[in-house]
Amino acid sequence: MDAFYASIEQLDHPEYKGRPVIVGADPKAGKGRGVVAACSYEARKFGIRSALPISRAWKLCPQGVYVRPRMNRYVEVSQQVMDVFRRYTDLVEPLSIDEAFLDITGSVALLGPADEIARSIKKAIREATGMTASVGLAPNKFLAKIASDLKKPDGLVVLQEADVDQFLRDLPISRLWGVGPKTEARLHEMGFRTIGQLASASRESLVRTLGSLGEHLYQLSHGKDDRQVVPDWERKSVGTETTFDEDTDDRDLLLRTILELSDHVAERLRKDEYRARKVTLKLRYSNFSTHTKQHSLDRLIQTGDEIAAVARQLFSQFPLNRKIRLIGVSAGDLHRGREDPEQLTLFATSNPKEKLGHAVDAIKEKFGIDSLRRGSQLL
DNA sequence: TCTGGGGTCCTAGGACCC
DNA sequence: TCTGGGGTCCTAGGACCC
Repeated sequence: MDAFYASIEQLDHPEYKGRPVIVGADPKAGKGRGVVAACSYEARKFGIRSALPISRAWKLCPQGVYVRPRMNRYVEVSQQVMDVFRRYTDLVEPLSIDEAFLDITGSVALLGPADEIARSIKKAIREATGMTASVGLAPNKFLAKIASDLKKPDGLVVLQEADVDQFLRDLPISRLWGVGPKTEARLHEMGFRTIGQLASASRESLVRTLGSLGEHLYQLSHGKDDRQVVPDWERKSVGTETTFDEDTDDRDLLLRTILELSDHVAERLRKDEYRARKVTLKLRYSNFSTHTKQHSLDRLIQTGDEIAAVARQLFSQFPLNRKIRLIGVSAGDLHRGREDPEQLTLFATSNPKEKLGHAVDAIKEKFGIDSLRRGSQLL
């Protein structure tokens, strides 16, 4: 989808159409913390981009429309789009909230040539949501992804097998999946700036210097990618984190925040019937150095109290000699209730705190998320 | 200039077991 | 007095993606 969050805001607020819309943190007149989550094409003319600090965005375009993300709404539209995709093939692999891979190999016999299917999908998305999408049609995932990015917005790029080498030759190596700022710098030092240049390197030399990443990049630079489109995969972790408005070393505030975050993680675990065996606590100090500590348990947990107990224990092992900018709690090594034989005994013992958790969820569902709150959150 | 929040995957060292 | 090789699990950090 094109400028997904910003497009939804323009759709829901017609008065925003044609204006620079910036979705992200509160700019607070240039003092805000956080970054741009998404921005409209009008905003991009001012040099605004995703992940730009919101304070920079404010300097570049103070007259812009600044809005907080409304994730619930974006998820709703995302569902509509994914539903459209599933009318064309069962093999839909969501890559993020606003993009997916579709394997339409088997759809051609039923629905006609691939490029006609692509056009039909774009039209169906526009009818279902009122928004535009960009499509890349290619022999594999990597090429389709690059092709889809090439002519945004409202683009359709069809890449035939025979044209792959020419298509890739002059693209910068940063287009390769797995090449971020660090790897790009290393590759530049090695003398590679374009995908074509990388493709002329020997496989052995790339593997020697970059390990398994080298093998991966060797394949991609030759347009090869045999990864399948996988419609359902198992989630590995659930986490949440928050950056404070001001760095803090207030232990009470930090401990209260740990409990809040733990409750939030627990709520999301319960929603999908997950239990976790690992808890990770993350701290970012005022100098932006980031550290994690994790603990694996010999049992599965699900409630906010259980998660918070482990997180507090981990917190006590951190030095508090600097102020803290960010704190995060995450649950990992997830097990889905029914699939795990151990769960039978857990259900049988029916942990009263788990029951309490479900009751809290039900009350919040019925009366709103602010209807029930821990006493410590009232401070 | 100041750097969010949600994730995945990879690497490397150490403990531990046989 | 000096200690192999194979394997698993755990932890911490880092790169990357959207």
